[in-house]
Amino acid sequence: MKIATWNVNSIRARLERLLQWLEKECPDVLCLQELKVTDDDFPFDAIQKAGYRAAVHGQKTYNGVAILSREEPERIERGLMDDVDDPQARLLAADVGGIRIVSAYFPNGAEVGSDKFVYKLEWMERLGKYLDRLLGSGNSVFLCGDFNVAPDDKDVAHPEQWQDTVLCVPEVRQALERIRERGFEDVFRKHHPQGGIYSWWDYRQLGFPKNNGLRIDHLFATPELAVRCVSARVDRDERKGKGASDHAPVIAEFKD
DNA sequence: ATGGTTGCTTAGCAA
Repeated sequence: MKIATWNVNSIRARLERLLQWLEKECPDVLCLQELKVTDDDFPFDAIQKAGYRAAVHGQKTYNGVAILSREEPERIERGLMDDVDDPQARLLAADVGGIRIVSAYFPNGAEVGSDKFVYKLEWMERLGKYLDRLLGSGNSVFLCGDFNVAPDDKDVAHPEQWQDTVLCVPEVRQALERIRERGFEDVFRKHHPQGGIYSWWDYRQLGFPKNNGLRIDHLFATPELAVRCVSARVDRDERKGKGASDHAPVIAEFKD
C-alpha cells in the first residue's frame, strides 16, 4: 500500500501535473492540500477518469484539502469538529482500507507574534484534541499533510536563516512534538534519521536551484501502522521545471 | 534589507 501527501498550491493550476503524477506513481491514497477551489470547482471528472475517488473539503481562493483513493473513502469528516467557528478548510478525514486517513493543512502563521501565528498555535492545540478523540476510539491513524513546521534543524538546509521564522521557532516545534507524542511516529524520519531531505522550497530567491529547502510536509502513523512502513521518500523531480508546486510529494509504502 | 515568485483575483493578499 502506497500513501502520499502533496501540497499542490492550486489544483486548477496543477491539474495536468497531478494527473501525470498519478499515472507515474500510482499511489493507493493521495492527500492533497491547498486546493484553492470550492467543492463545486473540484475536478471530480478528471480524477475519476484517472481511476481515483475523491473526498473533498474545499474553499474558495485559500486552503482546501482532499483525499484521493483507489477505494471508496468512507466515514468522511470535514474540519476539526469542535465548538470553534472556523471557516478555513484545513482538515479532512476518511477511512481507506481500514486506516483513518487525515489530510491536514496546518496554518502557516505568517510572522512570529502575529494574529496568524496565534491562530497557528491554537489550531495545533485544537488538532491535538481532535486526535485524542480519534486515537481514543482505537483507530489506526495516518496523519499527513503540509504541517508548516520543520521538526529539527537537520530538516532545514540553512537553519540559521530560518530559526526565527514560523516554520522553525521552538514554540511551533514544541507544539508539533505535543501532537506527535499523542501516539505517532514520523515515518519519514524513521527511514532517513540523518536529515538533509526537504519537501518545500520557496519560489522566491531561487529556493529550489540553491536547494534552500525545508522538510515541512509529513507522514505521521500510529505504531501498528508505522512498523509496517517499509520506505519513505520525497519525489524531488516533481519540484523541477516550469509549473511546479513549491512543495514536492512525500510518499510512504507499507507492507500488508 | 520588508526584497523575491506564484496563484487567485483583478491591486492586494497569502504563502
